[in-house]
Amino acid sequence: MTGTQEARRRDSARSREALLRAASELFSERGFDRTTTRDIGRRAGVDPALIARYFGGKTQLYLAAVEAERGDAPVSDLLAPDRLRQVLEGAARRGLVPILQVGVQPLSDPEADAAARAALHDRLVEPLHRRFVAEGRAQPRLRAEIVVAAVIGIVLGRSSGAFEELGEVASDDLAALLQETLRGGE
Amino acid sequence: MTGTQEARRRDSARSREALLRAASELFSERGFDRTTTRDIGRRAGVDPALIARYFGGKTQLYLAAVEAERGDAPVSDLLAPDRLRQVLEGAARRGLVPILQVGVQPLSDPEADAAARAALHDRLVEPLHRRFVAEGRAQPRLRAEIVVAAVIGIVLGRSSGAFEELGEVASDDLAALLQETLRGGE
DNA sequence: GGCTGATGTCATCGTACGATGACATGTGCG
DNA sequence: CGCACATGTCATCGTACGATGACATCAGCC
Repeated sequence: MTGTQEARRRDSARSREALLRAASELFSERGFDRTTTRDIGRRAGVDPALIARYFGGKTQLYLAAVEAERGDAPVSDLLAPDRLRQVLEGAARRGLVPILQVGVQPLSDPEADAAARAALHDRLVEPLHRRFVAEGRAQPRLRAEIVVAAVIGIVLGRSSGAFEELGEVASDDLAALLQETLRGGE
Repeated sequence: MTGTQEARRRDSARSREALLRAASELFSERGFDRTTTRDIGRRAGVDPALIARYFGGKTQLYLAAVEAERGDAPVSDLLAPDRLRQVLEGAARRGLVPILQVGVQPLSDPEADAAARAALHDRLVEPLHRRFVAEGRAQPRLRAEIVVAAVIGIVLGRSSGAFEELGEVASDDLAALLQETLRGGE
């Protein structure tokens, strides 16, 4: 090694991270299918061929992106005090959106689809399910899935451009309004 | 003409309708991008080249499908007594789902995207908006968009296969539960 | 019955994509 | 320095797609 982390002209770790970041962003913005490896390479400032070298392929890069997201976010359920606002705010944040997208349409790649489903379940459905069970509500799993699906609709709707006001409203205001609208879930 | 509507061995109207029906189904099941003209032709039992002849191309076929749906369904808002159940039940029905999909991600084709957005607005958002205005609620448009986006999440979530119970529950039960969950919108 | 347009079939084009491998260049070590 | 490997670049392959046009076949009219 050359000492520590000085910017080398050739740095595989740097390239890998740039690809992972660009991929997370693009998967968020356009979904798995519409994101091309050439796009990822362009945004990362890295040759797309390196995707194959460092990850194995587009699918494995997607898996790495989902896995990365899986690691760092909190696991409180969606109806916890500040969690809703947090999710809305962080929607732009890379990582979460690709997981949400699978709630609305299966991915074309079976492996990527399975990973995204698992993440959706672990990260969003299950925590809420546990809350409903603890509260002794009827049909806790179904209720949890309903809330998650609804929130997915909202989050993706915000960035779809299909709604006039939903895309513009501040996350805080929306979170408050949503808490109110979903109060049947409490 | 040969008299009236006897099934001729060659019948352009018949082929046209078969293509339109198959297209509506496939656009519902897989969305615009993942539906190929070859798939449409195969399901319709018609050569895909006829899509170009009768509609102009895949995009125009999509527009025709959206337009067809636009004509025949009722325009009551989503919170009207039986409307929610009706939408859930009719989700499998060809036509509506393609309109819902645009609420969650823009279509790759600009023309198709604009048409779907307009239909989404006219068919779902605007009626609900009118209701909220009549009820004198604050932020009527935003509230309408929230409810529509949430319902889109539910409907698409049901067919995504990503949720265990949401995909299985009967439309009536789900409609009832949803009315309850969304009661903040009333 | 033969002609003309409508309808259907087929081969093919151009493009975009993910993947791959050959090759070039930099980097660190002996 | 010079070798060996790590890293980066580039050309190209195979596949899938939407579109197009040439060709074949059928229907109705004179």
